[in-house]
Amino acid sequence: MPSTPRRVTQRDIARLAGVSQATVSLVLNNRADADVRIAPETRDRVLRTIAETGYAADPVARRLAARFNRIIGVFTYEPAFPSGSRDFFHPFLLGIEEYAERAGCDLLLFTSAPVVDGRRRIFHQDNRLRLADGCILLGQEIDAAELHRLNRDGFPYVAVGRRDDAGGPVPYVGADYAAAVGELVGLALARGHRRLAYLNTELTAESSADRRRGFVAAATAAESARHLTTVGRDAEAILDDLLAEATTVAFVEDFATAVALALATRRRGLGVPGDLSILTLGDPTVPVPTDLAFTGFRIPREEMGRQSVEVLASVIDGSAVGVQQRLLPCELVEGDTLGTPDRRSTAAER
Amino acid sequence: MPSTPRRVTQRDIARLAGVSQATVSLVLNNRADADVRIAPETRDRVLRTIAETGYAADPVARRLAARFNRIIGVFTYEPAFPSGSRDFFHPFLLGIEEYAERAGCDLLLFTSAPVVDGRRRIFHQDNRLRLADGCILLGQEIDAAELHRLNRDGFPYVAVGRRDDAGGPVPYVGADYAAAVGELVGLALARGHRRLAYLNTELTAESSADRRRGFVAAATAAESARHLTTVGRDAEAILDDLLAEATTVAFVEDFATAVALALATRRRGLGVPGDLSILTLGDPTVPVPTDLAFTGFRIPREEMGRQSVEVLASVIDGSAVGVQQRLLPCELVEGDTLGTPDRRSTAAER
DNA sequence: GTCGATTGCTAATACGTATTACCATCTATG
DNA sequence: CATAGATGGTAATACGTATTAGCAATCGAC
Repeated sequence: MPSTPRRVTQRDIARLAGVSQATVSLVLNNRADADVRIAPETRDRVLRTIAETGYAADPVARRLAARFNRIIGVFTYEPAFPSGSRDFFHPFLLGIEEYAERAGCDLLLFTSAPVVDGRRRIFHQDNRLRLADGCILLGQEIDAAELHRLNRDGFPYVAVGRRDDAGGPVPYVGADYAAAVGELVGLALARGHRRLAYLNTELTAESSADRRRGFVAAATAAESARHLTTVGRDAEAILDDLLAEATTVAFVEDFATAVALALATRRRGLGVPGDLSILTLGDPTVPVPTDLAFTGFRIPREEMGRQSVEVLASVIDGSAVGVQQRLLPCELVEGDTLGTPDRRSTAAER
Repeated sequence: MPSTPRRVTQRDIARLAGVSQATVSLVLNNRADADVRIAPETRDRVLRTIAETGYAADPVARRLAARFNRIIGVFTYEPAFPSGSRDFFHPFLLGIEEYAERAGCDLLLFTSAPVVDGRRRIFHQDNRLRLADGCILLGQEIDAAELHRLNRDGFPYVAVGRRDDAGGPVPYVGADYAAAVGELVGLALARGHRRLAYLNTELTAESSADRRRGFVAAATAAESARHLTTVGRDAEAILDDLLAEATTVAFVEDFATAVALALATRRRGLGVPGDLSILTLGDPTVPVPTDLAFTGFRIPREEMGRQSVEVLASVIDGSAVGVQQRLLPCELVEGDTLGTPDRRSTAAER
């Protein structure tokens, strides 16, 4: 046990200033309601004593009494500072920190959450969730059961990324993947592409479903719009599939797959985007080295972080009305991997 | 206000299980002292009720009563997730998170600390320091006055990086810059260098002083060992100085300065390390693009992060005896910028 | 059968703050 | 001068947990 030398409390201040503890509290909170009145001299005396002693309110006791703390919990389903997906998480945290600082909130990172079945759990014996006024959930896949529980308990939270209902609507700040993918499809169609393919990952996450939905909705005008899974298949096999159906543009969910596919295409003596256009659907989740500037879109991660804090704060202080769900637009990135399909037949005949 | 539907408390459990609140607390804390006895059946009954209700202790009340929380505060004198020095801070946080997870601790980031005179302040009206059991201080320059106060208050803390006494010894986990610079000097001397120069920054921080100390101590065998300040001078001027004194190797505190100096040298038709060897003294604090692989050393940042949590934990639980001060060795990095001084005269004559 | 020891639990209290109900005292009013 | 209202403050209590002193019941021993 740390030999804590008994810190200064309101009682001490009260004794020194010759008032009651309640008065100290009232002064500290600047209460000026109709039924709370403090004489200016008394107020000054108390404030002076506070300044002299360097008193600062115990946030724990404050929270226990007032149930509100200006602390925002951040729960990451993967380590917050991983070596691998670091580049993916970082912008979110940056935005979160920025807004938290502006709002005067501290951030509580729930690093103690134990890993069960290969995934962190919010709820466990001894979770310290309630230290925070609310919390932000970060992670590609969020356990629906835990969202249920949060909803049931009425604990304020916001998910970063759109989430399906879980025992009620889920407050979130997400990216509008459907619209972004739709725009990309539009771009491809405008360039003359008619035979499209969408390359799945196995992810069941909403972020994945939204992209597919956007593809399906926008690709109705195409001659052919197929779905292919990339799971368990190497780039060569995928490429074979694409060429067999005379596909001219591939929409690739997973960034690493896009890179592998581009490499495979080149190895075969074909060009990107000359013979095959390849579009990526969001920033890489793990850093993959490549010299290609892919055409695709950028997820507004910093802004998502910022707004998630903003939304959470409004939920906590009760100023939010209704369910808070925001979808932010993604920014299209014009790279070098979307061409025109003209040379396709030539390439296929080789 | 969030319409909190009154969460489950120990009182509720007690009522359901037909025992007193105290008993619930005793069961929860697995107390088995001589003077605390709970019948196995009672214990089971309580535990069953807890499982059924999904009760979890309120960390705030727990902390208020027991003054200990398994929460570690992290105070960064610069934003924890900056765009700029991100690469510098990140490894520390990574190590901190890793060990905190292992130790079952949560991390509280004091993002709310207001900026006064261009620097964040730990102590301010309404600081929430005491929510944590202790805290880790991160930042190149740490305000000595705040260290004083921490020492005076007896609040457990650990600085990342060596610190001078501040009203008492400061617990820290630092990097042994003096030794690392000393080794580099030894390396240079072994290669035949006799005319050395040390390029200062204006930093008054301990990390800077330690490097200089290491240089001075090891450079006694040199023919010439000068200090030059880089503050307010461009690389050209510095280079002039170096060449004028026939310096063959420069020890450069600031990474960006090293890069600039190398560029200036080349621009003048001289080579690195042919005509001038340039050694860097630690990882860049801000990312600077360069194609040069500098010889220097690496700061064990991840390990410093890990050990800082370890030390703090031992201070908090009282198992630490005496003042905790650790200096970790830096790893020498053999790059391409340390040569032999043979060609020096040739170069100077050009 | 009495006395001490042991067992199993509870009542009371502390932690430090916020809030509310209420009590003095003073002032204006008729 | 009685009364109503305004003024300035305090006592009491709640928040949810941990801890400790101590009570009641049972048991063992002689």
